[in-house]
Amino acid sequence: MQLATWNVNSLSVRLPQVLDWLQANPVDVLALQELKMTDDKFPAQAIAEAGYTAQWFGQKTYNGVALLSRQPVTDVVKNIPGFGDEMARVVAGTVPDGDASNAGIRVIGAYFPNGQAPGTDKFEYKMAWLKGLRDWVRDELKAHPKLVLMGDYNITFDDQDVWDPVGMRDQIHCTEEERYHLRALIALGLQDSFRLFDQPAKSYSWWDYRDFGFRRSRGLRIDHILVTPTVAARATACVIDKVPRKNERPSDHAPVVLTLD
DNA sequence: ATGACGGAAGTTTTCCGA
Repeated sequence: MQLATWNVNSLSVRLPQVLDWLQANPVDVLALQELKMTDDKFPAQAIAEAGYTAQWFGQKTYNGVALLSRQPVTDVVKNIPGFGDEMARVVAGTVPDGDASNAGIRVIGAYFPNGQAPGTDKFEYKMAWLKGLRDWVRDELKAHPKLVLMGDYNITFDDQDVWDPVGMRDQIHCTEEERYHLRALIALGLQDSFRLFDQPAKSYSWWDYRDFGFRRSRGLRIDHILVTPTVAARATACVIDKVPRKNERPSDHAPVVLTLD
């Protein structure tokens, strides 16, 4: 079983790349972020022809998330229950699992707020959103021992995830306030599946379009797959796939792929 | 210090992302 997450920065623009990627990487589940389209524009037919069911939750211009799955998912939730949100940022569903437990894997795909800069309204919204997410995930964990929380977190764990930790100290994606919320998710009983394995130095999932960020390995690791211990015990690999970042007109993010036994 | 690049809206320039 393989699960992946990818911020595509406009599904309209990136659809051909997503379809190519799925052909080369026939994962079981793919969470997409930044669809940047209303629901009526979602390319459900092309995705069905590629062999995937889909749940999507979009809006005009910004945000928007989807969950693609080879097997239909159940118990779909869009956005954080009880947290009033103007923006389409979360889609969750339960994926059938082949193990002996007979329970599915609860998968939450999320596009965390960017936050712009500390001290701004957008940063305050990010903080409130992170608290809302955590309260909800705490409840989800009670019901689902097998849970995967993946997406574009817009937060780095530590200096290892940052190409220029000195220059970016206390900057957005690297502040102590944001990292506190990330650690609070870990404290609920989740693990960063990427760090379960030895990884290359300068492992990033996003590179700025400007200034040859990708070519110069100037990036951030802000796309994460957090998993419960039951899932972690089955993990055999977690990798960032830089191949699509080398496409013409790439997304600024690369997919992250988790493989389970 | 600023803006670089890329996408959307939509029309000429602005907002936003990270």
